[in-house]
Amino acid sequence: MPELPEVEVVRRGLLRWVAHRTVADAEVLHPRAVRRHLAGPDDFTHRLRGHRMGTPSRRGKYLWLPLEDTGQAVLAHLGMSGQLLVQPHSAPDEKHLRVRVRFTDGPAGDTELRFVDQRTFGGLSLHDTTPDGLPDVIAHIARDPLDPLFDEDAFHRALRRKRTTVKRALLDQSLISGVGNIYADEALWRARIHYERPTATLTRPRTLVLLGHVRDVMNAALAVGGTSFDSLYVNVNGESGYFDRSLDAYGREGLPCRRCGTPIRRRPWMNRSSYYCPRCQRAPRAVS
DNA sequence: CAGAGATCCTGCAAGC
DNA sequence: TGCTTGCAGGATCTCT
Repeated sequence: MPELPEVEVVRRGLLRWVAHRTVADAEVLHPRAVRRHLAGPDDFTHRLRGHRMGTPSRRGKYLWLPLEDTGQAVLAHLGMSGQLLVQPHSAPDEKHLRVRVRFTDGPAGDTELRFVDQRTFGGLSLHDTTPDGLPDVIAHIARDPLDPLFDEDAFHRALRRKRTTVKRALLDQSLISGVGNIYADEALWRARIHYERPTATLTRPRTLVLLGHVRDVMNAALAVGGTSFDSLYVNVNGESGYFDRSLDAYGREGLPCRRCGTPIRRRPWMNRSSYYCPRCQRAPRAVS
């Protein structure tokens, strides 16, 4: 499940293999993959044709490739199971191939870009960019914690203002972007904070410590090329990450906490799961 | 208006 | 064996 580190690995792959190449042709094999491009698949492919890709950028889990001389950018979100693969033309189509982009030239002239997505939560679309280069439809996405301009004070003030719980806040992309279910559980475990702690109870030092752990766990994942829990995720060249081997909480139900040995618990939460150590991460009040 | 919950989608695994 | 059910979950929509 791609979160910020995985998306960043993909961005670096695009920088190496796709940036500065000119689109010869694009092909949409499943309309749902471009559903956020409201003008439809034909408009999507038509607008790509003949334009050169610029340098890829990322905010949180979104990444985009500027289309030179158009004022627009190709926006990508991998959703749950999306992959951007650079493949030789000769490679057989993947089972869940949704979009193919061919190029006229470039450093890897015998390759094409493929968007592959089993569960079709992800997709590609074209959008106007704001003066700072951001696609207009993601203006509401907050900066991510690896962004040098991320505002820690503003984040903490927002937490104090909210009447919600800390994990919900970590997953709220308008407060802090790039954090998904896996790294939220990992950062909370490292910070010894229960996922249902009300955000209004966090002191400023506690918020800063939590942010530090969010960054640490993301940087650790980045260092090994992203994580892959269910093998659906691979990076832009098809390599899996290895970070899943060093997860401390997520997916470890019943296994001993690496700090205190208490079995890790899994609790249903927002149609998904939260993993935590019941001893290290004490519940606030009546929550079990 | 903020916050909580439902929903989309597919493949795999578990259980009967 | 073959069916049903549950689970994975980011972003968006709907409801309270």
